[in-house]
Amino acid sequence: MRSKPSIEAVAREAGVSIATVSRVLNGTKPVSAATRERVEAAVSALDYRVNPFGRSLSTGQSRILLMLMPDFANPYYAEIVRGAAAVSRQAGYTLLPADLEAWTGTADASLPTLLGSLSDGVINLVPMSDQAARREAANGKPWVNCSEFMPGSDVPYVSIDHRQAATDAVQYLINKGHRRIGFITSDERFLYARQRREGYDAALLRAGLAPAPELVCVTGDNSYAAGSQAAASLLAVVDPPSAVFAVSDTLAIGAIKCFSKAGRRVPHDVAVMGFDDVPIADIFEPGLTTVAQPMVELGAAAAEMLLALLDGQRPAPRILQHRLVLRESV
Amino acid sequence: MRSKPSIEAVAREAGVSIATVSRVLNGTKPVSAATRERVEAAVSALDYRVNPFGRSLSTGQSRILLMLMPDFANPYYAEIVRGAAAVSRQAGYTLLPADLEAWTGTADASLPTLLGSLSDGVINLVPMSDQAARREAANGKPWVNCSEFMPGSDVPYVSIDHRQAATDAVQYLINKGHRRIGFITSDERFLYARQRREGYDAALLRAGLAPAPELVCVTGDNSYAAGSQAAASLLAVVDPPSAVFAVSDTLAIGAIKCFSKAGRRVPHDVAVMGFDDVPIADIFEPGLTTVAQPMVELGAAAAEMLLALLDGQRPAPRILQHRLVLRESV
DNA sequence: CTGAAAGCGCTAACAT
DNA sequence: ATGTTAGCGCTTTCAG
Repeated sequence: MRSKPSIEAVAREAGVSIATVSRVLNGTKPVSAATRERVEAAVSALDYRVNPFGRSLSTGQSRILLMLMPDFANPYYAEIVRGAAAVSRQAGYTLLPADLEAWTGTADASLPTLLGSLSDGVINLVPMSDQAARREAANGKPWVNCSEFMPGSDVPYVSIDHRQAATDAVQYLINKGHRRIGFITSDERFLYARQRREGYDAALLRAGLAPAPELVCVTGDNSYAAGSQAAASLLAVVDPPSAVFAVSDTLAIGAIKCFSKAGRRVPHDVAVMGFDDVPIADIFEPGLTTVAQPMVELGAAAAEMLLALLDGQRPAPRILQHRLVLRESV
Repeated sequence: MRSKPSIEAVAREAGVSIATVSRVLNGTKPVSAATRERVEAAVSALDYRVNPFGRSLSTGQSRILLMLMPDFANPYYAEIVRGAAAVSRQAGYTLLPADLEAWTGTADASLPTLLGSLSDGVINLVPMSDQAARREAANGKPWVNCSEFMPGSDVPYVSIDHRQAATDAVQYLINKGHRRIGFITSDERFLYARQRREGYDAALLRAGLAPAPELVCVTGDNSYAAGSQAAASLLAVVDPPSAVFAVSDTLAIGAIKCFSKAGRRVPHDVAVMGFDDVPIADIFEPGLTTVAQPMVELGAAAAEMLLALLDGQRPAPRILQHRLVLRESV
């Protein structure tokens, strides 16, 4: 099999000009039924596929949307991708998720750069504290933030109200009678982490509970193992908490695992509240009480907003609703 | 801010020709220190990034590797991506994972087609039974199969020995004294599913156990919910199994959930064996006894083989080792 | 060591 | 309705 046929080969095969081939390929201009058929025959005879590089170089767009994600392994992100992919696709765009996990802390920023310039726009889920990183990643392209937005910036975003959600969660714990409430968080470079901490603090304050620094653990990531370690350290403080609020379900599940191994019954000895409501939250034993984020909707909204941006509009920020889902761990 | 600067703008700014700019960008040919500096200054002054479309159109390659995945949501695949991404990256390639889940059954095959022609090669994890789909996806590009290979084809692959692994798992159950062993599988379009079923059958046969069609459940997917439903149906047969072997950890965990809800203790009343050894397997209660696949290594090997292929070599198929990891569910 | 120029495959005026 | 042609941004001979 010889090398890939170009549009010219198709034109020759069909006995028409390349412009005509382009027209039937894209449906941009009317073409007589007869020629159309000849072209289509040639296309399939040659097994021709348009070369996206040629096309994009010419049109200036790729119809690819990039999604920058902090971590493929967290099921939370998989759901968001699903939502975003569906709306992108139906608008004729392809959503490309890229896991930046391997690239953080690396001097080599070529992935974001390459992909950034490959795409027509980007949906960002990773923390972008400094301006440099932000410009780097967006590369002048339209972009929107999802969950991680920049307060005060003019980049459109969609998120839940992390602060309020955390307050609601902790308030629920307080209403259940808890007074010593631990807090397990992942990485405070993330806005969600900072805002949920604020919500935690606010709920404590409102209830007249003294903040207890020894009860807050910053793990660095959202792995199960990190949750377990945090729980272990909470168990080690002099007056251990009777409840803990974790900023993700994975952390919460890791914590429960640790508590169980240590012989503490959940929720009897210690209550555990998660965040996200990923699929495993409903399956794990005990069922995890958690703050549900509308993950699919977040992804879908992000894609819609990006599409609007590409369309020249100025989409307004959106805050979606969270809700407490009560299961057995609290 | 004006539109993106091209290489020509850089050349003008630096007072050199575009060829020279290209040379310092790529280090292809020697350039005097003085001009190099001028060019570099121009590049950063203009915040220039090379346009990947122009470059790829010219070179005929993109340095992008595509990974075709059946389902982002299954943690199993996340681990494989991790392995493949690491080796791709260090070879100067970017790994792009694409979730085909949304596209299966769709007439629109544009995702695979677009991405296929965007990339220099593909790592395939989805079942490719028919030739058409296979050619479509590869689009004449080098490709390798990972886990899902095509027996008898000349496409390089890396996998474990699914059949043997399943036999080992079931044999272990048999050694534990089980005689009625259920089997929960996902989707028999997958080679892994067919081969693990063969292994299950073989182990039964060798032990002189009669095959019991009422004990095998084909769910269609690997969700927790599917595992639960399958378990429920197993509970409903006249002589329910004392052990069940599921082809994935997610299915196994779903099954355990169902058994627990039905008041059956695992492993006391019914033993459950999973497959994959994803992170949650170690955290779930009870800890899941499972067949561990070297997921990261599978991904890494797949990437290495693809790279070899791109290098003109003919990599030999590889079979990696599985191993039983014993926890509490059996 | 550097520049001029010929493409790479495609789209979109502009003709006809 | 169809063909001609000028780019899109880049790499790479080929000259010098």
